[in-house]
Amino acid sequence: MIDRKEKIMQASIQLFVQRGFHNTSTRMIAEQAGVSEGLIFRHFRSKDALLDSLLQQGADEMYQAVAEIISEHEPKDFLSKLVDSFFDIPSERFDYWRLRSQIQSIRTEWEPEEWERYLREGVLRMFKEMGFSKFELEAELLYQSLSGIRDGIVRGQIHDPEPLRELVKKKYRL
Amino acid sequence: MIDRKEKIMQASIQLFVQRGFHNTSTRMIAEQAGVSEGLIFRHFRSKDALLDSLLQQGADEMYQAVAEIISEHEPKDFLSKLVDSFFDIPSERFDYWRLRSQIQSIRTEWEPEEWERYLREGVLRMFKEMGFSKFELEAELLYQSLSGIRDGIVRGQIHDPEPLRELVKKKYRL
Amino acid sequence: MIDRKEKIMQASIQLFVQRGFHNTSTRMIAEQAGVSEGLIFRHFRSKDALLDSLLQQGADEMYQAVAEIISEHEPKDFLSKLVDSFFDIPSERFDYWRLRSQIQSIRTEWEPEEWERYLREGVLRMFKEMGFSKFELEAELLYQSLSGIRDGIVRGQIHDPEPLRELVKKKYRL
Amino acid sequence: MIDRKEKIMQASIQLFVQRGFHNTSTRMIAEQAGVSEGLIFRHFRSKDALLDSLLQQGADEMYQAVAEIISEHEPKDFLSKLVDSFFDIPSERFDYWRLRSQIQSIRTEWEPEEWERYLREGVLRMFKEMGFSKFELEAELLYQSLSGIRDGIVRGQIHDPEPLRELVKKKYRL
DNA sequence: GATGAATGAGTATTCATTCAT
DNA sequence: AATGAATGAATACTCATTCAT
Repeated sequence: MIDRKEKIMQASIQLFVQRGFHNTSTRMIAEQAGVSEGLIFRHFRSKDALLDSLLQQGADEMYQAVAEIISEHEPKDFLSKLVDSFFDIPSERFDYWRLRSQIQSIRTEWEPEEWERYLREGVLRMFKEMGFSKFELEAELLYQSLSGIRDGIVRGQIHDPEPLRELVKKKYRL
Repeated sequence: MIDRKEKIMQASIQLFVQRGFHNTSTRMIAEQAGVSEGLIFRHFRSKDALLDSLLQQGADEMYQAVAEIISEHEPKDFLSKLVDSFFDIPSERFDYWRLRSQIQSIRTEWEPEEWERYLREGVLRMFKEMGFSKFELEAELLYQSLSGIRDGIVRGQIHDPEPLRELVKKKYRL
Repeated sequence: MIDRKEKIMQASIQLFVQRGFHNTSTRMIAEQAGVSEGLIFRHFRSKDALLDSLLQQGADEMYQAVAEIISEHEPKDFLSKLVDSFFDIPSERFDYWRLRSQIQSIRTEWEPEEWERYLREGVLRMFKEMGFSKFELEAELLYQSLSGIRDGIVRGQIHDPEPLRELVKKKYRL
Repeated sequence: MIDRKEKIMQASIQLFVQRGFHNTSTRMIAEQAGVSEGLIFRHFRSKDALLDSLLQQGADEMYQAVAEIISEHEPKDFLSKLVDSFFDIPSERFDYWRLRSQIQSIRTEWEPEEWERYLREGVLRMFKEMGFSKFELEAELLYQSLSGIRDGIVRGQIHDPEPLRELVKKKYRL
C-alpha cells in the first residue's frame, strides 16, 4: 500500500464527484483512502489545495491532448481529431470532467483554462481557412455542441456515442 | 418588507448559485434576506426542502413552456419553438439553470424530470415525421447541442446568442 | 372544545411524563392540545410556570387526602387509612406521581411539601402512641416501604397490589 | 490532565444528576471537564451514547455485586447480604443511582436490567426455601421496601441508615 | 381570548486543520 | 512518513417566548 498520496487523490475525486466537494469531509476521504486524516494535510496544504491538485492533474492531460490536435494543420484533419477528442474520453477520465463541471458551477469566478483557449482559437482558424463566411459562428456552434455531447457522455445520458460521432463528422464532411 | 418567504427564496437561489449549495450556510441566507435564521425553518422544513422548493418553482415554469411547444404539431414549427425556448431564457431564470446544473453534478441519483422526457419524445417524433432515416440520432444531436448552447448562455460564455440562433435555424431550414 | 387551559394541562402532563419535561417542547404541547403555541403563554407565564401549576394541582389533591387521614385519631385506623392512601391511587393520578418523581430527580433543591411533612409527623405520633420503643425507626421504615410500593405501582411494576396491601396490613395488625 | 475521557464521564454524570440530562448541554460538560466540546464527540458517538456509557458503567458494577449475593445459597445469608447491598452504597455511587432513577422516569420504555431480574429471582427462591406460604408476596414486599429505602438514602432523606438496617434485619431475623 | 409569524439565543454535532508523538 | 488526539469555529436546526393582529 505504497504511494498513499495517489490513494488520497483517487479517493477524493471519487467522493467529490459522488457527493460534491463541500459535502465531502476530509474524514470521509481518509476512510475511503485507508489513511489517517492527518496524512491528507501532510501531502496537501488544505482541502482546497487537494482539489486544485485534482483539477491540475486533469488539465495537464488536456494540454497534451490539445497539443496533439493543434499540431494538425490540415483543417479537416484538425476538426476530425477535435471531434474525436470529445468522443474518446477514457472512462477513467469521466470523473475529471464531472468534477470540472461541478466546480465550474460553484466557483463563479471560473475562467477558461489556457488549453481551452488554445483549442477554441484553433477551431476558429480552421473554419476561417476552410473559407466559411460566418466562421466565428460556425466555430462557436461546433464547440458548444461538442461540449453538450461531452456532458451527455460523462453523465451517462448517451449510451452509444459511436453513431453520433459518425453523424457529426458527416455533417462537417470529415 | 412583506412576504419574507419570497425574500428567503430569492436570497437563497442567489447564494446557492454564487457559492454552491453546500457552501452556503443558512445564516448567510438569513442575513442576505434580512430575516432571522429561525424563520427559514418555519417556512421550509429543512435546507434541502428549501432547495427542492427552488427547483420545483423552476420546473413548474418549464412545464408550461414545454406544454406550449408540444401543442405545436407541425414539425418545423415545433422545432422552431424548441430552438427558441433554448435561446429565449429570461435573465431572471439564469439562476434556475445554473442551480439545476450544479445540483445535477452533485446529486448523482438525479433523473431527468418529466417535462424533459416529454420534450425529448416530442423532438424524436418530429424528426421521424420529417422523414429522417436516422431520426433518433438527429434528435439526440440537436438536443445535446442545444443543451450545450444553453449552458454557454447562462454561464455568460456566449454574449450575443442571436446570430447563433439564426445559424441553427438555417441548418435545420426552420 | 372549551376550557383550552385544561386541555393544555392535560396534554402537557402526559407529554412531560412520557418524554421528560426538558425533552418536551411547547410546540409539541400545543399540537397535542390542539391549540396555538401562543395560547400556552397567555394561560401560563412560562413553561416552568406550567409545570408548577401541574405539580400544584396534584399537591392540592394531596392536601385533601392527607387531611382525611390525619382527622383519624385512633392509631390503627390512622395507619390503615395511610396504607390505603398509598395503594388506592386512581389511575388518573398516576401521571402526577410519575411527574413528581421525575422533577424530584432533576431539581436537586427539591424539598418535601407540607402535606408530606404533616403526614410523616402523623405516622410518628401514631407509632409513639402505640407504645413502640423505636417508634421513629418504625415510622421511617413504614413510610419508605410504602413509598417504594407506590413507585412500583405507578410505574406499572406491580400488577396486582391487593394481596400486597393485605400483607402489609397483616404485618402491622391493621 | 490525562485521560480526558474519564474527565468527561465524571463531569457529565455530575451535571446530569444536578440539572437533568436534557437540561445539560454538551457545552456545559466540556467546560466542566476542561476540554473542548468537539472532544466529547470523539470519545462518544452522541450525547445519548455518553449517557449509555454512564449507565453501563454503573450496571457493570451491579453485576459484580449481584454475583456476590447470588453466590450465597443459605437463605438467611443471602437475604442478609441483599439487605446490606441496599444499605452499603458508597457515596461515589450515589450519582449512578440518582441518574438511573432520573432516566427511568424519562425513558418510558425502560426495562429492568438483567442483574435486577437475577436478583429478584434469587429473593423469590430464598423465601420459598424458607417455607413462606406467600413467598411471592414476601419477596415483592421486601424488594420494594428496600428500593424505597435506597431511594431515600441516595436522595439524602435518610441521614443515619444504620439503625434502619438493624430494624429490617431484625424483622426478618437475619 | 386566540392566532401564527417572528425572533435570538441555544442545541447537538461536524468541520478542516494542528500538533505531539 | 504517519498517526490520532485535540481544538475552535461553524453547521443545520430547535427552543421558549413575544407581539401585532
